[in-house]
Amino acid sequence: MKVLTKNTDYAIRALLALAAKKGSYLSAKCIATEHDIPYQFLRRILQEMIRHDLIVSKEGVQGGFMMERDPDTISLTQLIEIFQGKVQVSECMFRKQICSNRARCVLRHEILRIEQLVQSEFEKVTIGKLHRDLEAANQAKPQSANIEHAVLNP
Amino acid sequence: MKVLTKNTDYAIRALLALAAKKGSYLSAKCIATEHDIPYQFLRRILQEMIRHDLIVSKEGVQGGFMMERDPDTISLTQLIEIFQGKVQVSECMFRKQICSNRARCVLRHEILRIEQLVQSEFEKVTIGKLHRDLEAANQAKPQSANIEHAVLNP
DNA sequence: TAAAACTGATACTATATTAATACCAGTTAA
DNA sequence: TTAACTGGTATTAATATAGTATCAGTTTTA
Repeated sequence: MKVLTKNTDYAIRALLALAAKKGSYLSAKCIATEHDIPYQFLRRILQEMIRHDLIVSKEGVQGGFMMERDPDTISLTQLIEIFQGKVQVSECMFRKQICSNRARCVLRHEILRIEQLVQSEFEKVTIGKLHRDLEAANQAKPQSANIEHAVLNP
Repeated sequence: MKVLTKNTDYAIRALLALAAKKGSYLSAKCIATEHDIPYQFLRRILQEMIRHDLIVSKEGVQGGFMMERDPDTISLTQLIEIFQGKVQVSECMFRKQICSNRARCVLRHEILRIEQLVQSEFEKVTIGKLHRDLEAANQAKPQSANIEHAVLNP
């Protein structure tokens, strides 16, 4: 059971990169090479994020992508929803022809409860929070510059 | 993002059926037809559950499957782990060659926290609990006999 | 003692999702 | 005007999920 697919994973990395350079444009190529993300794959992810108004872009030389929004308004919930779809329990068990009164199903009831818990937890994890945590980790070991080496190999 | 796959879904239904007839053998065919689960698919699921000692079986005529264990010792966590694998955040982001010190990764840290929360919640949802909830629902509307019609269409 | 009702085991096919690649058109700065 | 960019989209590859088929062996029962 995978919580985050690569789509979401790469999206988070890219957003953290953009959060780190807030106010200036970063090209897809640059993000891809620095964070070891397949270039064309990343580009689709970036365009998807533009469509959802998470980032903006500028075409042409010196163009790229930029984060205009407050990174605290971008949560894991949103990213997961964009790249993995809304969290759903099981289509099968509650399919309409069997279950006309969905609310009463005992299992569904339990899972919805957990689902809401998870949602609210993911909601708390924003790009802003992750970015600050990253900064703090980098403070501790300032010789490392990029995300992987600063944080993942402190 | 699907929380339960059909494997897990069918496994839960089958276990609830077995819990309802505890002490006697129920054939795969019977469970399949009563709960609208593809027969051969169900059989594989039942065998998987035998391998994990969740149920026992008896071969031959009048054979079938039986629940010997206390249904309160079978949790959603276990079932999800068997049929969907251990809950994992993202292989990619934390792959070893990049991240030798996994514990320090900021995102991983957040997600592990949520993961543990989810695990503990799923742990609370046992077949025993679901079964009792089912019984209670059936008490309210005793004319319905099977799981779907008793609970899903009360 | 043979047929019918079962499970054990495994191979196979179909479908959906995820991951990744390739290409072409258009934009912008130097 | 060309090189460095994004926009958009088509295509392929890999993997996971879902479902089917088959054959061998066991047990009850008539």
